[in-house]
Order: sequence, then structure tokens, then C-alpha cells
Amino acid sequence: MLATGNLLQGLNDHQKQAVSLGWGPSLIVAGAGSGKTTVLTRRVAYLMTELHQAPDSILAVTFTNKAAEEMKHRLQKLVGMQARHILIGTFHSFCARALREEIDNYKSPEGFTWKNNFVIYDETDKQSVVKGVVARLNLDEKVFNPREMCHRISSLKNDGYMPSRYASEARNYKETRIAEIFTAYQSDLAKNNALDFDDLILTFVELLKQNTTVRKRFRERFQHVLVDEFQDTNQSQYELVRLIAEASEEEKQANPAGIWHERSLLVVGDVDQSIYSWRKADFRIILGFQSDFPVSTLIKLEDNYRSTATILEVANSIIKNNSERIEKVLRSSRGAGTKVKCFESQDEIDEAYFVQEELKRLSARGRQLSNCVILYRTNAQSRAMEEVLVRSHQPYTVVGGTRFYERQEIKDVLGYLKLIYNGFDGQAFMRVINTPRRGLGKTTLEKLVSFAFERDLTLLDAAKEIGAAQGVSDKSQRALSDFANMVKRWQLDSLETPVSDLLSTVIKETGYLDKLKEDAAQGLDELASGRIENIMELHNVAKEFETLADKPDLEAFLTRIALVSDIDQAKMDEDCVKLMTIHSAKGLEFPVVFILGLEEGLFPHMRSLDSENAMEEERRLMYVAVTRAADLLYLTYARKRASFGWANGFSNFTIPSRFLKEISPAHMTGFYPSPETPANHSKEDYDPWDESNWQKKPTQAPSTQPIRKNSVPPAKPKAFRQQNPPTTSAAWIESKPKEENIPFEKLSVGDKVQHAKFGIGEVTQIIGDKDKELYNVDFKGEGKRLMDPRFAKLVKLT
DNA sequence: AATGCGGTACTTTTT
DNA sequence: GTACCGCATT
Repeated sequence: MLATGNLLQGLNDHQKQAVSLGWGPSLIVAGAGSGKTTVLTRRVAYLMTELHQAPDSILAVTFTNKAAEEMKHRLQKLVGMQARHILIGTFHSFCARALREEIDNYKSPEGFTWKNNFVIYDETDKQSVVKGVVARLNLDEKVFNPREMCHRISSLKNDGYMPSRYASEARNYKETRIAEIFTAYQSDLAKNNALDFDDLILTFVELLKQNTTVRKRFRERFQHVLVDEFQDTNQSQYELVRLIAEASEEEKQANPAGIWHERSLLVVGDVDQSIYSWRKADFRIILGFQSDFPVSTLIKLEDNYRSTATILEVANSIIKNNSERIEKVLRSSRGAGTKVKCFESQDEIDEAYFVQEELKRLSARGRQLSNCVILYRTNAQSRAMEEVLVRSHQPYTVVGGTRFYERQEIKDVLGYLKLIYNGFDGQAFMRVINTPRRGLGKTTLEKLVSFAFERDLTLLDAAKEIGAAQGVSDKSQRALSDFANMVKRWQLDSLETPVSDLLSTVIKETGYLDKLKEDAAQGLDELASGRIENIMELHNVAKEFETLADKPDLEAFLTRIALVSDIDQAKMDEDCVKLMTIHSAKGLEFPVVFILGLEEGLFPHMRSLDSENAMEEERRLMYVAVTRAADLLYLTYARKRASFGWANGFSNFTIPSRFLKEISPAHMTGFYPSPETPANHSKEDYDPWDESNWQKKPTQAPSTQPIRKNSVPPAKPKAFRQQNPPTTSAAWIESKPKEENIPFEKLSVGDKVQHAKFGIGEVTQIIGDKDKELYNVDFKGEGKRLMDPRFAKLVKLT
């Protein structure tokens, strides 16, 4: 156990103040890299050692599982084994855990109930339930698009709405129907004994609100609540925090002076890093914290210990373009460091090669590759990068992205496990009932569903009990009852069998594995051997889980898998470069950071182009990305990019991101767009592709080298189109006139245009300058699309 | 009942 | 351009 001196050692005054706070609520405004995690962990240790609080009276909430792991790890170092008793997790994992204990006490205002062996539905399950609901209510899928409805329901839940409340507030036809969908959806979830992500929080909040005994229990247990990344909390999460940390009205009246006695609430956040408003996070919550808690202490951490002064200035120069913010300047405690390197590539493959070459170089100079991260705006961007890394035999880890647990074979196997765990789960039942094939067709299953509905049975029970009277063939009846008996048998097994063994039994007895092996042998499905590997990997995960978890049962396993998206815990330690979206990188830091795809329409993303608020969030995202870097920062963009390929030729050629132009040239090297139109040119004369309009400085090797030439293995030429010139400025100039000479009709905002495929649309926005314009066109019913007039045939209507 | 073809929608970001 | 879904065919 550490002494106080050690807990405060090496901290600045503000940090010390934060760690050694007394009772009551406080707000820490912590800029990027200001030692926030250090403060949080030491604060927890301080609560235990100096304020003599029990570890299990402390609840620390983080925003991602990664952050939670990191915090656990650091606390273990500070307080040793006692750290096990501190509850550290995401809002979702905390609520899931609480609901496993308490959901029997809950009844929703609509009268729905759940049992403690509920399962957690993912996006796919959700959509399929909504789809069923829309069909059942005889509504048009075009008008009530299931995808959209899912989003709508999620939004409502994050704002704290229950179906009944929304129903009472619905004003028009559409809202009334949506309220019906919402209610029916919730009813279906209850029937399946399932909750979605948003329910985990909303349900628990509602439970705390309606049940004072439960609320009291939680308030008594968790006397200290700490919330990280508070700028990203939404209404229902905030409500949860208040229900646990804040005294109830009765308590306030009973003992107004003592409500914070031996209790504390600490929230930490930074408005400039709020990047989850699309998930209904609201940074106004953190801004209003002081008025909600007038007695709270405010501490600001503005000294950055992470990044070089150059990187910080880049970050500051970008974020200052936002209007919705509280003025704050991060002070660097480090030297100027190296200038930010900017690189313009031909395309996304070229971009990836640049990164790969740079990594090689850094590695040769002694940089650990595990200290390098490649960040991008969208998951799809990892593909090109991975392709190149694989070719170069460079090990890497993709964090998040195409998730392991979303693969078909994994979902199938987990479907069995979910059904074993919770026999009510109709989604799981439908997933596995004919996987592998049991000779059951659509009609049989339809009969089964209506039979189950009439008798109010679960699908699993219905499968056992359905008789010949239902017009189901003998063969089908046999298949159904065999299936049901098999699952029932496993349900008994599952009480004592380890998860990994249960998994083995399932894949063996169902013939699932045999079917895959057969496919692999015959080469029918070239993915089959990969699928087998994935299932084995899942088996390994289960094995590992059994050795590590406190309570290694099926329940804990399924909950964990539903809430934790990555499985790369082990891989994280290997010395390899990491790839992730900027969102996943939040809260992390790396000595070397690459940010890819700095192009208008990609970053900032297309969807943010026509809303000022969304644009400011993109800018905050850029700020988060930049401030991840400690020593070296690389910014890259491609002149053309093959994504958006489905729209056949639009935005093949890109425009450099506005964020690049917000950075002072003094901080950059390499090719990069001029921060402003040169004063001696009129706007019409300005050509963003004219080299003389660009700041050019000698770039360090290898960025001006024809890197592709050295790197392309001749074996697989497919992805490297031979006709593509290497990335040199000579080739760059050569190719320029070609694209410029394509004439196109100038349009302005408000113009109506006709497109062969999308029909009539209206120009809502123009991006770029004279010779290089993209139009954001709003097509009726088709939505908005970014179009390059040189490739998309747009006819102006008068 | 299973297979295969053709049409459609799809790409933000995560728990 | 691809992945998925629904439909029609066998």
C-alpha cells in the first residue's frame, strides 16, 4: 500500500488538488493528455488509503471497455489485490450486472417484465425484431424503414423515453405509428427475455426510479462514483449517475447537511473531445453540471504532458475554428519536437504504402511498432492498409472494425449458446433451427411460429409439442422435436459443464463442424476453413474466459461477449502496429500516430457536410485524433479513392480536408494544401491543384521516392494497377491536365439538376474551388449525394 | 426444400 | 462494386 506522499508524487498542484478532494461532488475539466487517467486512478487509491473507504463502495464508470481495462490495470499497480473489489466498467456493463440481480423487481410502465437470464440483443437482432413488428402491424417498410426505426427507438431510449411516455406525446399519424412500433418492439423483447443496449441503462434507471428500496441499496453500496469522459454521457446515463450519487428528496429533507457525508461524485471530461452526439451524448450535461450541483468543486487540468508543443499547436489551431466551445488552451510541458508530416498519395493503396514504408523506417531507427497507431474515420479504410501490411509481412492488429463476433459462424454457434441459456430467445431459435440444414422449410417454420403464438409457448416448447394436427409432415415433426430435445438436454448440461465443453458438444452433435469440414474438403466454400479456425478461436476465448473470470459460467460468458467487442487482449501486447478508428482511439495515447484519409467527404465525413453542429463534431474528432500523438504525427490524404465506388465514379478525385488547411504551415513538412487562397489571386484564378499554390518543402525520404516500385510483390499484381505511375511530383504534374480538361457545367446552390439514375435533385452545397468542384445534391427520396460533375452527368434544369 | 439468380441497399463513428 | 435478401426455379 502506498503512502500519501507517493499518491501525490510527481503531480502538479491542480492534479494534487483533484486526487485529494474531500467529500461531495466535483467536476474536473481535463484537456487532452493532462494526466486525467493518472488523476482518476490515484483518486480511487486515495479514497481507499487516505479516506479509508472500502474498495467495494467505489464505482468507476468509463466509456469504453478498453479504458476500463486500462484503469483496472493501473489500479492493480497502485493498490494491489484490493483493486479486484472496485467496480470498474462501462455504463452498459455496470447496468447489465445490476439487472442480473434486480430485474425480477422490475415491471415496465407498459407491464412488460424480464427474467434475470435475459440475453442482450445486438443490432442485427434488433433490426430483425423491428422488421417483424413492422410487418405484423401491416405498415409499409418504405415509410417505416426498420433501420430508421431502430435508430429512432434508440434515440428515444437514450433520451430516457419509455414506449408509454412516447405514445402519450405522439402528435401526428407517423409519431403515433412509431409509438406503436416502439411498444410492440419492447413487447417482443420482453417475450424473448431480451434487452437491447439502450435498455440496459434505461431499464435500470426506471427500476431505480420506481423502486426506492433498490435505489437505497445501490446508494448505500456505492458511496463514491467516478465518471470518465463525462462529456459523452447522454440523458439516461446522467440520470443513472444522479440516482446513485445524489441524495433523494427524502434524504435531503431528513438531513440536508449530511447528504454528502462520506460520499463523493467525481466527473471528468473535456467538451472539446465530445464525439458521440450521434449516440445522443450531450456535452451540455457537463456544462450544466455546476448548476445541477451548486456545491461542486471545479478543477481544471490544462497542462499537457503527452504531446510535443508542435502537436499541441496543431490541435489548438484546428479546434479554435469551432464556435461551440469554451476557450481553453493546453499548455505543453515538452519541447517543440518534430514537425507534422503531411503526405499526398495517389490513392488509398499508395497511402498505405507510404505508411508502411514510414513504419519500416521508424522501426529501423529503434521505434517499437507497438507504439505506432494508424487512425482513420471509417472502418472500411482499414482494408487498403491491411492489404499492404499483409503483403509486407508486417504484423498488425485491427482494433474493433469487422467484429469477430459478427461473423456468421460465430453468430451461429453463439445462437445455440444463447438459446441454451435463455429458451425464450426467438431470434436465436430462428437462427439455429435450420443451421445446419434439418430439412425444415419456410412453411413449416411459419406454422410453428403461429402455433407458438396461439398457445403462448416459446418457439422451443412449441417445437416439442407441435403435433400432426398442425399440418406439419411427420418428417418435420421429428426434426423439430429432435431439435428441441437436444437443446433441452444441453440446457441441463449447461448447469455443470464448462462453456468451452458445451461449445464443443454443440458443434459436434449438431453436425455443424462436420458440415464445415466437408465444405472445406470439397472446396465448395473457400471460407469454410477460415470458419473452422474462427470457431476454434471462439473455443479458445471460452477456455481463456474460464481461467480468468470470477464466475466462469454461461451467463457471464454471454454477457461479456455481448458487451465487449474485441478479443485482441493478448495481441495488444505484441510488438505490432495497431489500426483503429479515431473513435476507438479516444482516451489512448501513442508516441507515433498516422491519421489517414484527410479528404473532404471522408474526414470531415459527407454526412456532416451540411450541418454546422455535425461539422464541429468532426472537428472535435480531428482534435481527438491529433492529441493522441505524443512525439510524431503523420497526416495523409489520397488524390483519388476507390471507396464510394458503388456510386460509379463520384468523388473519385478528392479535395484535401479543410482540417489540413486549418494548420499553420509553420508546423508541417511535406506536401499540403495552402491554408488560404493566396491574396494576389482572385478566387476564380485559384487552382488548388496548381503546384505553385501549395507549400512545398523538401520531404524526407521516402515520401518522394517511388515507394511503390520497391514494395510491390510481383506475385499478386491485381491491386496494383500497372498503369499507375509511381508517386513522384513529375508523374503528378503529368497527370494533371488530363483531369482538368474534362469540361463540366458550372452549377450554383439552389440549381435543379437531372441525373440519369437519381432523377431530379437540388444543389445544396458546393465544395471546392474553380476547376475542382463537387456538388452536394439532394435527390427527392434518394437523399443527398456528393457528385463530381466531371463524371456524373448532371443536366441543369431551368 | 434447397439452390441460384437478380435486384436492392449500402458506409459513419460504438456500447 | 459487393453483400444480402427475396423471389423463382428445380
